Formats: sequence, structure tokens, C-alpha cells
Amino acid sequence: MPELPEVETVKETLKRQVLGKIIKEAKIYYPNVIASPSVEEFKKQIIGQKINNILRRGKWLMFELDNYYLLSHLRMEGKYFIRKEGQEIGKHEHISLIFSDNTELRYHDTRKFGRMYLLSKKNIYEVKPLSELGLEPWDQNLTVNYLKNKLSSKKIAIKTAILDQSIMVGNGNIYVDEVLFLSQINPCTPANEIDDEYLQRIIDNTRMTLEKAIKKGGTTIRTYTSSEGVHGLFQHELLVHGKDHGLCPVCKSPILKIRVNGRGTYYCPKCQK
DNA sequence: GTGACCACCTGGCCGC
DNA sequence: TGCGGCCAGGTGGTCA
Repeated sequence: MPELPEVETVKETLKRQVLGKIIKEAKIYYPNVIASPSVEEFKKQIIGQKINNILRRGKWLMFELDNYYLLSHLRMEGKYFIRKEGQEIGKHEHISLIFSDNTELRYHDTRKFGRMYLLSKKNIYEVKPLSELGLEPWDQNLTVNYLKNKLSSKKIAIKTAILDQSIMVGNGNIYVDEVLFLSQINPCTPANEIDDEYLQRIIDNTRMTLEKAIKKGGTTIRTYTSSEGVHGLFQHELLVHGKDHGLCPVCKSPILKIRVNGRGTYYCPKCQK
């Protein structure tokens, strides 16, 4: 599923494919993908807009148009493909942005979880959904004190807290398991019981893991591939996630799979105490 | 404010 | 072979 490294990979791929293109029409085959504005407004407002840049904030893709930002969250299985105009619509293709050069950008999402917003460029970071997001992993303000402040009243499992995008963006279920393994923290530990040294480990290992994953093109797991069907390579680097029948790479104890807040969670009970 | 739970979705997998 | 049930999980909404 797309987490921050996968979104970064998609962003860079799309920049090579659609920058400078002008949208002449939008076709919506599954209206629920458009969270805001209404489908009719979306189709009307996007006509004639040029894609000037593509940015990323957390797991959100931000297409910078002339007058708007088109925000796209891929959720579980969203992906983009370039097609020739008029090419047959695939079963899971829900949105089509048709360009003036007779190509199309198709949004494909098997499970229909992804969402898009077309928002005015004014104060984009001060309105939902971007206003709800926490710090980027590489933000200088992401410090032990920041995390301590955010977690001081939280008794929830540290894994659940790190997944909370209003605290820190980018981590998803796969990378959280890796970060907690590298930090030697039990995923069930109450968030407000993690001391400074271990909070620093979380910050350092989040940065290291995500940087490494971006360099590898993200993680291709289950059904997820990035734009153009490009497969990431980070799944070969995973230490614990998905290894419930494997051994810990450090102490050779069996990796356990448990559920934390409903999420499949992999950890080494000996190394992560 | 906090935390638990559920809905959204479909394909893959497993057991019968 | 076919069917039913479970699982995967990011996010937002609801409720206690």
C-alpha cells in the first residue's frame, strides 16, 4: 500500500509524465473518489488548468494547477497510468484527466479507497485535509520535545501513535513495524511511557527507513505497484514486517504476529521489550 | 480530549 | 469446482 516513499516515487514518476500538460476534460466514473467540491464543480473548474508542478505533503499528492491544487490520496491501492485518449476504460479506472495533447491520466484504484480534493490555492495548508497533518519526518521541528509534548497524555500503543498522521506524517503499517524493530521498542508500549532516548531512536530510524525506502523506489507488497507498474525494491529490505514465520535477523528468535488496534503487527519479543 | 470501534471497498486465500 | 467467510489497512466518523 502506498506510504510516504511510494507516494514520493509516484510523484517523481508523474512529474516526468504530465508536467506542463493542459487538462481539457475530466471524466468521473466513480464519483465517491471526489471528496470536494461536487463532481459537477470539479469537472467545470479543472477544465483549462495546466499542471505546473507536483508536490507531496505526507501521503498526499499535490498537483499544482493554475488556480487550484488537486490533492490526491492513494490510500490502499490508488495508482496512476498514462493512456492514449479514448483507450478502453479499465474495470478499476475511476477518474480520467484528458489532456490537450490527446493523452489521459487515469486514476486506478481497485478498492476505491482513494480520495481527491480540488481546492483553491489560497491558504491551502490552512484548510482540511492538509491542516490536520503533523510534521514531516525531516522537519527540523520534529524533536524529542515535540514528540514528548504530543504523546504525554496518550496511553495508546506507541505503534498507534506513530501511525497518527496528525503527529508525524508518512509512516504506515509496514514502516512502523520496521522503525519499532530498529528502535528496540515493543509496539504495545504505552506512548507516554517512552523515554527520551527511545523517542530519539524513533525519529532517527523513521528518517533512515523512509530515506532508504525512497532510494529503493518504495515497497511493492501485496497488490501495490507505482505509476506505470513500476515495482519498488524495499520489500527485500524488510526486517520483520510480513515475517511471522521467520526468525529475527538479530537474535534468531521467532518473529511474532499480533494485532495492535486492529493492525497486523510483526515484532521480535526478545529484541523489542 | 481520548480511545475504541466501524464503514468504506475488492481481491486473494483458505476451509468445507 | 464453487461457495462463504476472513483478512488486508488508511482514514474519517461515531460513540462512550
